[in-house]
Amino acid sequence: MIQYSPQKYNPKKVEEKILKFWVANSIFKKSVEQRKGCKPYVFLEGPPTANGLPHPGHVLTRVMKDLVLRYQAMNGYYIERKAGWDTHGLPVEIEVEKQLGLEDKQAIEKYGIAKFNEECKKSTLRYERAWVDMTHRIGFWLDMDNPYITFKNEYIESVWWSLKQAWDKKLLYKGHKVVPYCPRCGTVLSAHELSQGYKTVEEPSIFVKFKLKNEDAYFVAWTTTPWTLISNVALAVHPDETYIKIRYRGRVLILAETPAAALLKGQEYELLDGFSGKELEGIEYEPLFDFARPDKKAWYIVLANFVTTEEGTGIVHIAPAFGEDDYNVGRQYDLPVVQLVKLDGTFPDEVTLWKGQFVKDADPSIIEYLEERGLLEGTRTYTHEYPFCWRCDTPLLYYAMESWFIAMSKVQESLLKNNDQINWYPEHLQKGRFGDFIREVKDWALSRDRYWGTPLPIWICDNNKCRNILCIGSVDELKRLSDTFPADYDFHKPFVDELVVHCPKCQSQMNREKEVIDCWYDSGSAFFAQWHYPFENREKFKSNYPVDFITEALDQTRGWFYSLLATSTFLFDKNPYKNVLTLGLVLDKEGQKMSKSKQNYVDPNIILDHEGADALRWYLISANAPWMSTRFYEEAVKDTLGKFILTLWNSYNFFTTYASLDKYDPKKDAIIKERRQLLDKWIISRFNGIISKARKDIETFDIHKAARVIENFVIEDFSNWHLRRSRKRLWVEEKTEDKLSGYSTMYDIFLGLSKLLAPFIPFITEEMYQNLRTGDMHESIHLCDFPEPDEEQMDAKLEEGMERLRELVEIGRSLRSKIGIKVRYPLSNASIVCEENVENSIKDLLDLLNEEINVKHISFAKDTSQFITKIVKPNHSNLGPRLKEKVKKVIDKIEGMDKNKLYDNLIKNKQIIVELNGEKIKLTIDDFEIVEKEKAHFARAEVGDIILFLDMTITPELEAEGFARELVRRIQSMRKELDLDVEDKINTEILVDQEKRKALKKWEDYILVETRSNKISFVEKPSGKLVKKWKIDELDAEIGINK
RNA sequence: GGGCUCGUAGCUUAGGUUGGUUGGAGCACCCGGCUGAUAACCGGGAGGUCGAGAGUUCAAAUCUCUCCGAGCCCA
Repeated sequence: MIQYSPQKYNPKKVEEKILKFWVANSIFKKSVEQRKGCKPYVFLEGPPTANGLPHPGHVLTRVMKDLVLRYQAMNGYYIERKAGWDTHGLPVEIEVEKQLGLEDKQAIEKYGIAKFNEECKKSTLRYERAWVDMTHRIGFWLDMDNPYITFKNEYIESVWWSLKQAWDKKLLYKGHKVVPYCPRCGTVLSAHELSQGYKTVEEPSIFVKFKLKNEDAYFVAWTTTPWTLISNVALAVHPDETYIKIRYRGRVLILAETPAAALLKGQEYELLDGFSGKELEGIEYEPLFDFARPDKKAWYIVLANFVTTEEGTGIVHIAPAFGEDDYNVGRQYDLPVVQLVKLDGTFPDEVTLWKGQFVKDADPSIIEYLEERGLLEGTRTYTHEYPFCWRCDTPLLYYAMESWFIAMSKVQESLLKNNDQINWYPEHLQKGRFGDFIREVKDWALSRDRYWGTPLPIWICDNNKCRNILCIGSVDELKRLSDTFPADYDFHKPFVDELVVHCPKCQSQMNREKEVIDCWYDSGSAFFAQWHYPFENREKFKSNYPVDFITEALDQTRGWFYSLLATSTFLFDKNPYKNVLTLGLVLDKEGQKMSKSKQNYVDPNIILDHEGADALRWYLISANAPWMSTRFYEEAVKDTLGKFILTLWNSYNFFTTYASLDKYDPKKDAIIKERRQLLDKWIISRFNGIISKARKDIETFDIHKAARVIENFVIEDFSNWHLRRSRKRLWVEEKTEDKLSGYSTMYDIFLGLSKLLAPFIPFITEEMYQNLRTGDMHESIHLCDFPEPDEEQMDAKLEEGMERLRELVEIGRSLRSKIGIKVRYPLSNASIVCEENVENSIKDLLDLLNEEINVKHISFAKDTSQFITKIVKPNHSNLGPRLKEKVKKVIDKIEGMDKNKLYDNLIKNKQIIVELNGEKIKLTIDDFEIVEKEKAHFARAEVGDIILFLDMTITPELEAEGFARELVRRIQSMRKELDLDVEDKINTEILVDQEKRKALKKWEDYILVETRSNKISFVEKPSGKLVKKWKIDELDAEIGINK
C-alpha cells in the first residue's frame, strides 16, 4: 500500500532517516556483495590527506566518484570501494611544526624525530572523523573500514619493492637537482612555497667578455647573477642561430647576430665573420677567475636549445650548480659541477677575494673587479621576477643539491605509448597539458631531506674500500642484514636509521641515505601498494589492474594522474587506469578559488543541514560540465532544491496523496500498458527516451547533460504536463479505468525515476522507493538495476503529436489573454487549420486542448476562408507621388467602398477605375496593400503551419457556466482557508443578484460536486464558519461555508 | 614570462566540431491569467555590442589572428 507522504520536505530529517536505514540493514555491504562474481568495475580512490577539514571541492570529487560507481553497480558490475588515506609529506610536517612552534629543521631535530613523527602520524588522522562524517553524510559509499594508509608498514614495503624494481632496472640513481634554496633557513623550498614568494626586482645585469684561448677575440655573454660567474664552466650557444664576429671599439667580439643588431644600433662596428652556433662548439676560452680547480674539462662552447636571442647576447654563461638548464646541459657534456658557494650563501675560502661574503652582496664588487680588468662590455638594470623566501624574505638561490632520481626520461616513449591507451575526459588533456608534460618529462627527483615520509630504502656501506650500495625491497631482506631487527617495528625515521645493518660483502656497518621520498610516489603506488602487492594478494592485484576509473580535480593532472602513470610505466609498462575524469575546481560566488586565507570557504555542513545532500549533489552535478569550474554558494544550492528536488517531491506527494486516498494497489489495480490512456502512453514513451539519453551521456561522462535531461523531463513533461493534465481524472470518486491508468502510469514513472535518479540523489530516491516498493522487490533502491530503455514503449508519432498539441495550448492561452476573455469562461468553438498529417497526430489528444483553453468544441478546417476576409488598403507611398494633391480625395473614395468587393475586383480585373470630378483614375493591385482580417467574433493565432481560430462569442449560457466557475473557484479558496481536508464535505450559502441566480440554476449540481457541498442554498444573508464578500467582475457576491 | 582551459541577459547556462531565418532556456524583475499537488503553473513584457578589435566569407556567437580578463599548471 502506498502511504501518504508529508507535504513539506525536510531534507535533513529524511536523509538522516535514510542513512540510519542503510546502516541498520547493511545496504552498502549488500550492494557490493550481491554483485560478487559479476564483471568487475575497478575504482581507485585518490587518497585525500585528512589533516584539514574537507571543503566543497572535496565534496564534488566524492559526489562524482559515488555517482559513477552507483551507476556502474546498478548496471551489474562488482565494485570494491576501498578507501585510502595519504599521510606523508611536507604539508603534514608544516602543520605539526606550527602546532609545536618549531621554526626550522634544527628545531625539529632538537625536539626529537621520533616524537615529531609520532605527532605527524596523529595529525594525519586528526580530521579523519570529519572526512568520514562528510563522506557518509553526502552518501558516498566507500569502504572506510578497510582503507589503505600510506604510512603502514605493508604499504611502505610495497613501495620499497617498487623502488627496488627501479634500482634493478638502473632507473634509480643519485644526482644533483637544482632547487630553490633559502641560505638563511638552510632549507629547500617546495614549489608551493616558491610560488608565494615571487617579487619584481630591479637588479644590475652585465655583459661579460670571455677571451678565446687561441685568439685575440671575446665571447660576449649576459647575466643577471654575477656571483655565479665564479663557478662558470662553459658558455652555451644555440646550434641554429647565426653568430657574428665584429670589430667594435678596437676589440674583436663574438655574439649572436640578432641581439648584436639591437644592442649596437646606431653604433659603428665592422663585420668580420659569421658562423652558425654549431660551428662554435668546443672552442675554448680563458676562465674569468682562477678560484675553481675543476676535475673535468671545462671552459668551452657547448650547444643548447634553450638559448634565446631575445634577451642578452645569444651566448649564455653556464654554471651547472646554479641553474636547472645549466645543470642539464652540464650532464650532457659531462661538465664539472663547480659550486663555489657554501650552504649558508657565502663564498668559501677558495674564493679569496670575497670569502665569507653573502653572494648577492658581493655582486657590485665582482662587477667592479671585471670592469677593472677590461672584461666588462656594459651594464644595464634589469627588472624581473625573483623568488624570495616566504618565511624570512631572503633572496633564494638556485642551488644544486644531491638528490635521488628515477630516470623517467629513459622511459619517456613508454609513457607516451601508455598515455595513448587512456581515455581522458575532457579529451584535450591527453595531448594538451598532460601530453606536453610527458613529452618533456624530466627525471623524477624522488628524495626529500625531511622527516615524515616513506624512507628511501638505500643503504651504503661505511667501509671506504667497499662502498657497497643496496636497495632494500622487502622486510625480509632487511631482516637478513640486521641482527637486531625487532618484532615490533615501524618503517619510519628514526627506526630505519638506527637499525644496525651489516654489509653482506664486507660485514661493515651500512648507513641509510637519510632522505625520505616524495609523497607523490606514495600515492602513485596506490594501485599495487593498496594490496600489499607482491607480498600478498597477487591474484587480486592482477584482476584489479589496470583500474577502470579514477577521477580527481584538475590540479592532479601533473600530480597523481602522472605519478600513477609513471610508476605503472616503469614497473609494468602499462597504463594504470583506463578512464580518467578530470574535475573542474570549485570556486566561490565571485569565481575565486576557495582558500583558507581568503575566508571565502563555505562549510559544506551548513548546506547539508539546510538544503541537504541531494540538493547539494544535484547542484554540483547539473550546474556545469564536470571538468568546468563551478561556482559554489548556498543560494545556488537553495535554487536547486526549490527548482528540482522540491518539484520532484511535490509531484510525488501529489501522487501519494490521491493514491493513498484511493488505496491504490500497484499489484492489483495496475492497468496493462496497452490499455493506458494516450497521455500515459506519451509520458512512458518520453521516459524511455530519457533513459536512453541519460545512459549515453553518463557513459561519456557528460554527466551534467544526463542530469539536465532528467530534470527537464521531471519538471516539464512529468510534473507540468502529465500530472497537471491528470488532476481532473484523479478527482473522480470511483475507481475508473482512466484513473487507474493514471495511477499505474505515475507509479511506473516514479519507480523508474527513482532508479534513474538513484546514482544522482540517493536519499530522496530511497525515500520514495521505500513507499512505492512491493514485497517482491529489492529492499533498497540501491540494490536495483539501472533502467533500460524499452523500444516497444516508444512512440515517436505520439510524441510528435503531443509536441504540436502543447504548442497549440501555448498559443491558445496566449490568444485568450490577448482577447481578454478569462479562461474560466468557456468558448463555444475552436478551429484548427493544418495539414492532414498534423491533424492525424493530434486529433486523439484534443481533449487536453479543450480543457486547457476551455472551449466546447474543436474542429479542423481545410483552409482559412471561413474565418478570414482579405481586404485592401491604399498604399500611400505609392499613390502619393503619382496623384499628388488628388490623393486625399481618391483615398476618401476608396474608404467609402466595400473592401471585400474591392479585393475581389482587384484580383479579378487587376485594376479599378475611380472617378474624381469626371476624371477616370486607374488604380492597379500595386497601389494597394492586401490585409487579412479575421471575420467578426474570430481570433487567430498560429504556430508553424498550424493556425488556431477561437470563436469569441459569449452566449448567456457560456456566461452562466463561467460565472459558476467563478463561484467554485472562490468556494475552493475558502475551503483552503479553513484548512479543510480534500474529502471533507461542506454546506454552502450564496448571495447573488436575482438575474445571476436564475442563470445559475443549471449549474447548481456542478458547484455542488466541485466544492464537495452537501447542499447549496441561495439566501439573503449567507452564514457559516467562514463568510466572505467577493467582487466578481463588478458584481457583488457573498458566500458562507460550514463544515 | 610560457602552456592549457574558459569568457553568451543582473545570475546560472544552451548553441559553437557541420558558418545560414529574428542567439534559445531557467532564476530574479514587471503586467495579466490559472489554481484543492507544488518553494508551483500558464501567457505576455523588459533585459544581449555573444569579452574587445581585426580578418576570411554573400553570410560569423560559431572559422583565423591579435589583444583584454579569469582560473589552473609550470617558471
